[in-house]
Amino acid sequence: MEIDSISSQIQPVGRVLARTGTLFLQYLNEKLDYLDIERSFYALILIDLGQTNLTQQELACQLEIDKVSVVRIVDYLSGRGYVQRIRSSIDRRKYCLTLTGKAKEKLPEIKCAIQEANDTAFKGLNELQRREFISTLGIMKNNLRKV
Amino acid sequence: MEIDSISSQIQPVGRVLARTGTLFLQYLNEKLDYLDIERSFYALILIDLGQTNLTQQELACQLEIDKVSVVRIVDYLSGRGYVQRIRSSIDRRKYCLTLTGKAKEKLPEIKCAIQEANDTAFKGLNELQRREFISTLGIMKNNLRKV
DNA sequence: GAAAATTGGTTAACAATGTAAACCATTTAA
DNA sequence: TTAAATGGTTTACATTGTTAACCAATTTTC
Repeated sequence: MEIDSISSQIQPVGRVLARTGTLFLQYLNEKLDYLDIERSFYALILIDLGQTNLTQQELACQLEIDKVSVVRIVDYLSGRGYVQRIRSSIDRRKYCLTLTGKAKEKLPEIKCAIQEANDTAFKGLNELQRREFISTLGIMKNNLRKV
Repeated sequence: MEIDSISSQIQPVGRVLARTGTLFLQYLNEKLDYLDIERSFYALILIDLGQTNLTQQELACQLEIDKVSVVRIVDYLSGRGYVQRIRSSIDRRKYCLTLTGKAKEKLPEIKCAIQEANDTAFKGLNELQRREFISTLGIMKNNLRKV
């Protein structure tokens, strides 16, 4: 195991983080395979939390992606009948994003799948270890945030 | 902070992992901005560790990516004079990947930059916390590995 | 109140990356 | 010696990030 331990000292943590994140998302996607959407699940949850008052700009901010990607996500979700763009009456440049009935129906299963995926990821770790991990991850994210 | 704590309970860990990993890699890339390559740094390290005996297939395995992506990486690195493909005399289907003098020159700086990026990411955390984190991350990766 | 600047959203274009399939040359197995 | 497997390449397509240009609506400034 010498070679492995040598390389692991040099290995950028970022690679392992990104890889583990990808594995997680693949796992979640497989769990939700039977749905007619296969991504942007978390966007649905944020839109739901937004109480029909979330704009694309705000969604971009919460997802930490740029507005072009949000256009794509909303196109995707509305194209499959999960989300509607509703013009704001106050500021007619904005859209208030709204879940359809179909989306609201599926939402509990989606949340449940996310919860299960989290549990799978954390299997074998106690509550303290989970908390520590999440906390450390948050610190790291902050450390790396651009100045 | 109620809303944030609600959403953080539901938020898939995978998203945060992937995002933090990306932030890390961006940070590293900026650090090495002055080089004439802007990615695949870790591949260089693995090729170096391979002692001119690593094939593309093995590199794929170590990087956990498929062989098509490795072709692209080796094309990229050899196109800029960092790596050479040398036919194996034993099995003439294989290439033994070899670093050029130029790559060997730059390697110490690259390793150093990775070390610094790791340190930045872990800033404010003590040795125990770092070890715990890496260990937990490894467990999670294993939990999510396909069956 | 009109021109200028800003904002929310869209579109187009390009690069990077993952994935799958077909392919060639070489090596191994039957 | 044919058949199967392996290492690598190419092509093609989808997703994602990034940048720039653009339109319409709103706000600022004079």
